[in-house]
Amino acid sequence: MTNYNTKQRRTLLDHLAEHADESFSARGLAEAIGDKDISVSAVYRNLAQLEKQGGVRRINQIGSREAYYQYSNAAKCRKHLHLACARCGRTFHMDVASTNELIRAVSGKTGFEVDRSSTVLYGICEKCRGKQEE
Amino acid sequence: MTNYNTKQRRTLLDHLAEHADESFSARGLAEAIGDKDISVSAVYRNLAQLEKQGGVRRINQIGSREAYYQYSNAAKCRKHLHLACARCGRTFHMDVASTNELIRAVSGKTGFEVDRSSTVLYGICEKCRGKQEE
DNA sequence: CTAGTTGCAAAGAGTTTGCATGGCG
DNA sequence: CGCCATGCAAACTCTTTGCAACTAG
Repeated sequence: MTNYNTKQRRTLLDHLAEHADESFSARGLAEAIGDKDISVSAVYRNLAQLEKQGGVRRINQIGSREAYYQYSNAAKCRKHLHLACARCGRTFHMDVASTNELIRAVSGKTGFEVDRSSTVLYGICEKCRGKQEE
Repeated sequence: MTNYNTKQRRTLLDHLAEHADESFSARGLAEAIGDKDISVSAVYRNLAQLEKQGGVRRINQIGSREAYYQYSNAAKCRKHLHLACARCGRTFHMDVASTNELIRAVSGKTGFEVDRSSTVLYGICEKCRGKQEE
């Protein structure tokens, strides 16, 4: 289980890294990369591996029942929360200071210890908020 | 589309209301109620209806790929965030004041408008925190 | 009586897995 | 060369849907 560096894995990671602010479904990734260059099952298997190692983060895109994945800088992303825009699908990183403050506030008021890695705040990002209301 | 009051729907809602602090999968509900008293498809159809009307809230239980549903007091639960304990599965209601404060804080720092209904904070609740570490 | 509801079974969508083949190290 | 990874298709799981029978209002 040593993680061979195959062409498919390289291509997959490259694509994720080049679009680090977007999230993709497994099928979406296969299509974006080219179905002929990687099979859907290889995508799934690689994503599962990468998730374990912290190379990608899984996001429950609301309103869709497939899982979405986004590039993650394992070490860097462990310390802060993420914000997912329901309109444009982008994910943002909350800065560490604000994250700590938020978690401390919640913990103080409710005794509940929010987990940084599994929690995602859903809403509308600044850019999308400016554009239109609905 | 006027919502008939059938035996199945009554039983379903009763069960949800009686376990208002727990969340269930569709299959779990059918089993808990008794497969002979309600079919899985009736559970799904009722849950879909109830969700639209705000009678239940859908939760993405982490680590499971099926949807979980929990009783919700439509009017009451629209104004605050929810906290889901990853250990005991219970969901808690953050009070409205704290919710507003949190949302205001996030909005101020990042320009991101957190949505109360689709956001759930995951973590460990006070009770479970006291019991054991892992 | 009429329209919403139910159960069942079949269809769908998303994800996982078995197996033979292929490629990294 | 050995072992992990790949592709394909079949298997699975969760959810939705079509349809005939049923029931609340």
